[in-house]
Amino acid sequence: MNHVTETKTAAAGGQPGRRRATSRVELEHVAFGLFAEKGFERTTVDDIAAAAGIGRRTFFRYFPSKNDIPWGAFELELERMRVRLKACPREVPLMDAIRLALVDFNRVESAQIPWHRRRMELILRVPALVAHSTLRFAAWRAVVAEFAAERTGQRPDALAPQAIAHAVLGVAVAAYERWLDDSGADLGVLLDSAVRELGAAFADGWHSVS
Amino acid sequence: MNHVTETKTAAAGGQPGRRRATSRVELEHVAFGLFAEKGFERTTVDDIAAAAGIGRRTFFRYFPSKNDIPWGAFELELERMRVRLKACPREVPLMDAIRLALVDFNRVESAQIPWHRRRMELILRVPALVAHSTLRFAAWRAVVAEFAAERTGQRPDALAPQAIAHAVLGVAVAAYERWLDDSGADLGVLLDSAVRELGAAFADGWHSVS
DNA sequence: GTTACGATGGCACCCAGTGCCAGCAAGGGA
DNA sequence: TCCCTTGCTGGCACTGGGTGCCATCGTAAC
Repeated sequence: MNHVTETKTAAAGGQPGRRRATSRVELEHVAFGLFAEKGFERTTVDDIAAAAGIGRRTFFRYFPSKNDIPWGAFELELERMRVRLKACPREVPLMDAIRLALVDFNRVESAQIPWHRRRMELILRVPALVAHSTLRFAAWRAVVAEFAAERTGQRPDALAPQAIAHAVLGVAVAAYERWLDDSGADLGVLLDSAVRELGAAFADGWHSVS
Repeated sequence: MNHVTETKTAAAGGQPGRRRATSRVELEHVAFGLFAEKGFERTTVDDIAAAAGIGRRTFFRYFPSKNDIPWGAFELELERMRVRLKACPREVPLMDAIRLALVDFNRVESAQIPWHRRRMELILRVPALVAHSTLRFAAWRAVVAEFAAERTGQRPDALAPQAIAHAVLGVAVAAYERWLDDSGADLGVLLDSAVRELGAAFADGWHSVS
């Protein structure tokens, strides 16, 4: 669920054809500006293309849909999550491993926090993007399910791995929502607490955690 | 997440104006027929309207969007879930109460199972509907969060209730997905197991449940 | 140059969803 | 019987996302 700016394509590689007119990151910036100005829904793809000085048709060669703009290089980020999970020693219990990886994966440099906030505000507050997020998060769940499967000796599509993956994603989204509500909150703490609180809820009638 | 056919509007009440030309249920049936025939995406709203003998414009007075067709009277069903949770004695631990209510809420008469399968297959397998489901499920989560909030003495939008609600929804979806994969499976058992498995995962390193 | 390659962007089209509004089908008077 | 009110219908025009097609442009290599 964390994002960073993607690696810029080499300014002038030795490729034959015409050079790209812009980049994902640049379009992302242009678009975010417009979204801040008049909101996501009231910004059309034409607006974005015009502001970026490209054709509407070209826009769709950089992003498969308007809904994908806030996602940056999420697919690449995912690899970090996978690596982070794999790096966790087997002695660490499953849910602890996932919790730690989750917190780690969502660590953002403090300079990047405002940007990350705007990004996640879009993804988790604009209805069209909330809906779309489900499709993008599926890949994230797959990573968690794969890890849980490996740990429990089941197939990734078995019930337990899937249940765990779905649940952890849900918990993470809950934490993010609280984070967005609370301008001073620490995302890492919220994510950690959210997972712990769920565990505590299972543990018995109810003990609030920390 | 369960659905039943909604109560038909009185055939001919004493109302003044023109009578309704059709009903949600009827449109739902017509639409499901077309979906089965050529798939959700390749069925246009025009197709459905034509098949039902109404105007395209009229269709949108029965359903706010094409994506809402498979949802039947979900909003009303929700009330059942709320009542079911409230009926649970306070001695029953929180997560047990939720688990029991979840299973109960999703109990379907055996005659209705094939229909329910088709419905959920659409909702959980067609990308556009998977995305849309997030928006509809929000209301379901709110019911669970409200219950968890009441039980834990927190506000419904606090971290723990939200985390629990998100997690339970996730787990339920995981169970449904398994159910759809497995034509002979029992939905109730899967839902029950899914919640238990998650609890077990938290309980420690890993003990498979039953 | 010329050629090969890859990006661009215009155009036409499909489809979901919406505002507007004329018109239709009932019931209830007068 | 004639009207009036009420409420549903559905055509029309329009917006906006997304796609297929294709001519054109810019660049590197030969």
